[in-house]
Amino acid sequence: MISVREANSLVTGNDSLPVRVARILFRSRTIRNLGESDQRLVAQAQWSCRALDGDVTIFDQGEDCQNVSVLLSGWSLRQQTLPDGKRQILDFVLPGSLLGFRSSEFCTYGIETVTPCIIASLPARQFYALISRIPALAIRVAEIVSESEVRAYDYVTNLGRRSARERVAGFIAQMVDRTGTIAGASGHCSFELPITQVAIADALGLSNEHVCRTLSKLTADGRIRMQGHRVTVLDIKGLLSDACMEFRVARGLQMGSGDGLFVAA
Amino acid sequence: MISVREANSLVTGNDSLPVRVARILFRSRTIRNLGESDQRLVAQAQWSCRALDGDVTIFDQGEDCQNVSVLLSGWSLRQQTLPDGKRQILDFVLPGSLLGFRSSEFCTYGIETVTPCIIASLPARQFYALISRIPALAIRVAEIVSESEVRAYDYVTNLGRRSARERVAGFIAQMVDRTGTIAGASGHCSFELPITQVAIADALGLSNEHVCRTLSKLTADGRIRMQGHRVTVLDIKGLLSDACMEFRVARGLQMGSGDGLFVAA
DNA sequence: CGACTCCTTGACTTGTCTCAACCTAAGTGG
DNA sequence: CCACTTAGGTTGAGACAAGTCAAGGAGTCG
Repeated sequence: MISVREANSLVTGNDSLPVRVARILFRSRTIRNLGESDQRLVAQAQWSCRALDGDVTIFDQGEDCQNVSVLLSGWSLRQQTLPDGKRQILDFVLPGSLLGFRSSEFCTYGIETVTPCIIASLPARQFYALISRIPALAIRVAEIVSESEVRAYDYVTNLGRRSARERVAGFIAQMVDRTGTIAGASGHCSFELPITQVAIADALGLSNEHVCRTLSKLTADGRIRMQGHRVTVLDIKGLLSDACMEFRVARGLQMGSGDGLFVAA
Repeated sequence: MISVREANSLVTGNDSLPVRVARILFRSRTIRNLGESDQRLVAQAQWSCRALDGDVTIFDQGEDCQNVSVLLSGWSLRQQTLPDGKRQILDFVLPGSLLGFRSSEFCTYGIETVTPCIIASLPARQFYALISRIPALAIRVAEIVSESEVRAYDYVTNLGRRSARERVAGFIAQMVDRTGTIAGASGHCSFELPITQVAIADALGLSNEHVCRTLSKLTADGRIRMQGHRVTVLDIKGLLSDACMEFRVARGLQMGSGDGLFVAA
């Protein structure tokens, strides 16, 4: 898992697009796992780079997505919509994740941008050709998918067995981690959460009214402070305790990136 | 995705263990993607085969699992337990799935057998060495993980946005599909569901009492019949409609295996 | 035979949803 | 520049789905 902060440091600079893609896929400034001939292979691939606005559909639920893409910057989300119109957000996709890699012909979920995004894409067939010539890359793909899988399992537990307060508190704690937010001297930390409360509700399987009420309560209890889309965490321990997640920190388990707050804790 | 029925047909016979493992990983009777030298590589790996009883822990939540295993027969499950004792079943693992492949050091969920199982294992390091020498295998691993990821996303939507009746009906419909159950001339189909109602409840994020009530209602409404662990589906269309899933069949989307009921429908 | 697990049913409680009203801030267009 | 619209957020009251607690039944095992 890679945090937004770390991902940003990997895609900046003057390197060519393929090199930046390879860097972020390997989560490494040096592409240390990649030999020279492999680097040439990645560089020769016909990556196309697109800058997308926020709130744009990358591909629709049920569509046969023809491209495999790497998210270089920005936030996107995976979502499913039911016939009766209810929406469930499955995951927020942060830089370094793959979009459109799948084993079946159709994709059962759709992907939309949240903020403006930059993605690098390759036709699926070329992507397969590329990773089948670079085993280390194929393995990284499996690992990246596995990261999403693990996070999806965590969501299942959240939705199946946790109360609204636990879910909201846990969501904020996870976002602290995934964004790579670092606590200041005061122990507080703050980050941009570029989504609406409706989106939080759709991610946590709650109604937007209930999310609002729960956030108000967390604020009243001195756990967080919200100003617009800026979230300040005042009491991370209390938040983790609310989320029923202390055990993860205590046992040294990763919550997400493993380079954020929780490894240090 | 591979159904239980199909998986069974791939692991039977007199072939050596590595060949059976390769077959089931490639979902192919002929290992058509695998050249001869690659077959030799798979065969040379030190696969160890274990027969496990039902209700046995394969590895615990939080443990650093040292082996990557392939489930050859039987049912297992992934689960998480919260500090307060609540349990969530994340997925039922059916033959052909990987156990223990992951990108992080610790595994955030545990795996237990449900029925007696046969698994073939390789130390993680050797597994990595193997797939890094056989790109086609590395890609299949990524695809298998992706299958679990997609199913996990479906569970997220189930738990987040569907009612108890929708979840239970959808669960049964999915199991028809995943087991590879085929409808008889009457349109009915029946299969063994080797789990308790408590397990269904823990998988669907419900209380066992509520699962019981819901199953009773589905029975009263003529959708299903249950005798012990044998489930007979009397009205699959009604069941899919209850599950709010007709759209998948209508649009030709896979529910699971893609070789079960729903592709034919 | 008891002891156990699993299932079933009933009565009551509660967490969350739904509906509805209202507020605020940020456009938008005349 | 101001009225209007719109999207997002807030708060309250009532409804209901699902949980909890409790008790009993059915089957199985030693």
